[in-house]
Amino acid sequence: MSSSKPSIPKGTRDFGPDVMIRRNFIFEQIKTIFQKFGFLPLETPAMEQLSVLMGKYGEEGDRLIFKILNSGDFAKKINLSDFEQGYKKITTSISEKGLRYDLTVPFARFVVMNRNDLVFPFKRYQIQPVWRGDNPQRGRYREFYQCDADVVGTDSLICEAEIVLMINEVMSKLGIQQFTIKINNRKLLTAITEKIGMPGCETDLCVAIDKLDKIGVEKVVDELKTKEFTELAIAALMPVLEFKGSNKEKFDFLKDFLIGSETGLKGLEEMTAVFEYTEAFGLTKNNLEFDLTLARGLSYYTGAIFEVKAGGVQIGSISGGGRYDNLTGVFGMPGLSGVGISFGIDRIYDVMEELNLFPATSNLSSKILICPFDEETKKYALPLLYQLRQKGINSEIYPDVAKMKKQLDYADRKKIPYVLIIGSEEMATGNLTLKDMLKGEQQRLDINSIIAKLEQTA
RNA sequence: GUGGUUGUAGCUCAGUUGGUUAGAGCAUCGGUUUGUGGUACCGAGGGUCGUGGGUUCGAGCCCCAUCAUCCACCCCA
Repeated sequence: MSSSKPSIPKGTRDFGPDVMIRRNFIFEQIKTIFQKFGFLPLETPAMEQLSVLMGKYGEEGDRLIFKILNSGDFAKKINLSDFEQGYKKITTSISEKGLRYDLTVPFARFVVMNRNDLVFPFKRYQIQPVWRGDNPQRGRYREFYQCDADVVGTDSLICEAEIVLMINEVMSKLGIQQFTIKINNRKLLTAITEKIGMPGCETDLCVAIDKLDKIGVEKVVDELKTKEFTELAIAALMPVLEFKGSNKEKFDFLKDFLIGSETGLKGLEEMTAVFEYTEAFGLTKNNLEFDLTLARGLSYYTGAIFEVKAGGVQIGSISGGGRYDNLTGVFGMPGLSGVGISFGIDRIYDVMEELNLFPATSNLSSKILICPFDEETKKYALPLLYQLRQKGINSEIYPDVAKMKKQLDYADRKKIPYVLIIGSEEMATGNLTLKDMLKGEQQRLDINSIIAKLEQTA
C-alpha cells in the first residue's frame, strides 16, 4: 500500500448512510422511551481533565485512556530527570486532558459541579461515543457508543422496577421478541462469599462467575483456584453455581443458603421488592429471570444488577446496569445512590440485522429524480423541483448535463422510484414524462397531476 | 501487555519447486443505443506485489527486520 492512501485509526469506524439510518432508528426509539420515563438528555465534552478520569477505572483503565497532548510547546514542562522515571511521569507533564472513557464518570462530575441547580432525584440519559485504547477485536472498538440512563439521589427500588419496564419497552419497540432480563443483587454475592468462608473476595468471585456463560463451570472453578479460593469454599459454592429452578425456587434456596446473613437478607428483601413493584406496574409477560450467577465483572455495583440477553442469536449481553452507592463520592459529594442501565448499541444493531428487524428504509431516499436533457430544460425544471419540495416530497435533480442512461442509472442505484424526464417537447407542452422505475412504465402528465400521484403513493 | 493470522488494482482475491511484459471478478470510464435504468456484449484506464535490507544470474514467492491488519487471551461494552 502506498503511504498516501487514506485510512482511519485502528478500532474506529465510518458509519455510511445505510448504517446511519438504522443506527438513528435505534437511537430515536430508545430516546423516546427514556423521555417517556422522565429522563432528560445530557451531553458532556469528548475530553475531560485527566484528573477527573485517572484512577477511576483501575490501573488497566488508566493505561487505556487516550491522553491529549498539551497545545503549543507541550515539551516545556519536561525536565531530564523525568525521563528516568518512565513514561507515567512524562505523561503528567505533557498531557492534562483525556478522551472520555465511559459516560458514568463524566455524569458524576456533572452532578457534583451542578449540585445546586439540579433537581434530585436527577434523571438523565446520554448517548455519546467513548474511547478506549484497547486492542480491537470482534465487536470491540477504540471508539464506540454508550447509551446510558441513570437516576441519582434516591434509594427507591421503584427505579429498579422502572428500568425493567424500560428494557421491556425498548425491546418491544425494536421488535426484539425473544430476550431475557437477568437480575441479581450484589449483596447476595457478598453474602455468598461470607457463607462459603471467603469474605472480602467478592471482586474475584464476581470476575470469575461473570464468565460462567462463556467458559463453563469447570473453567470458572479453575480460575477461582488460581485466586486462592479453597477447595472447601469451592465445594460450598457449587450448589449456587449449579442451582436450577424457577425464580421462586431460587428465592427459597437462597433463604436457606444465606440464613443468618444480614447482608444476604437485605439483598433478598431488595430482590423481592423489585419483583413486587414490577408486577404492580402491570408487567405480566415476564422475561425477568433471577440469575444467581449474574455478577457483572468488577464494576462498582452495590445493589441490583441487570443484564439483557437476546434469544435466537449467538451474542453476548445487549444491555446491562445496576445500582451503585456513592457514585459522586470520589468528587467530594458522598451519600448519593444511583441506578442505571446501559444499552449496547452496536450489539443491538447486530442482533436486529441478524433477525432482519429493521423497517424498510426506501421512504427515506428521494421519491423522484428530475432528469433534464440540457441547460435549458434544467432551468425549466428548477421551479418544478421547488413545487415538489413545497409539497414535502423528497426530490432531487440530476445536476450535470448527462446522457439519459447515466441519469436513469443514478436513479436506479439510489432506489428512487420515479424519474421526471424533461426534454424540449415536454418543456413546450408542459406534459412531462413520468417514469415508474419499478414497473418500467411511463406516462405524460402535468406537474399538478404528478404531485397528486406522488402524494397518493406516499 | 501476551500469542497467532494475513498484507498483490478502488474492493474481494488467484499467482505452481524462485524464471519473459503480475492475473480474474466486482467497481470506474467509454462504446453497442447523439431521448430511456436493472440484463447482455465489446473496449479502456488503474499495481514501486505493505516498507527497508539480504540471498540469487534472476524474488510477488526464500531469509531478517519493521509497520499495518484481523483473530484470540488479559480486561471490557
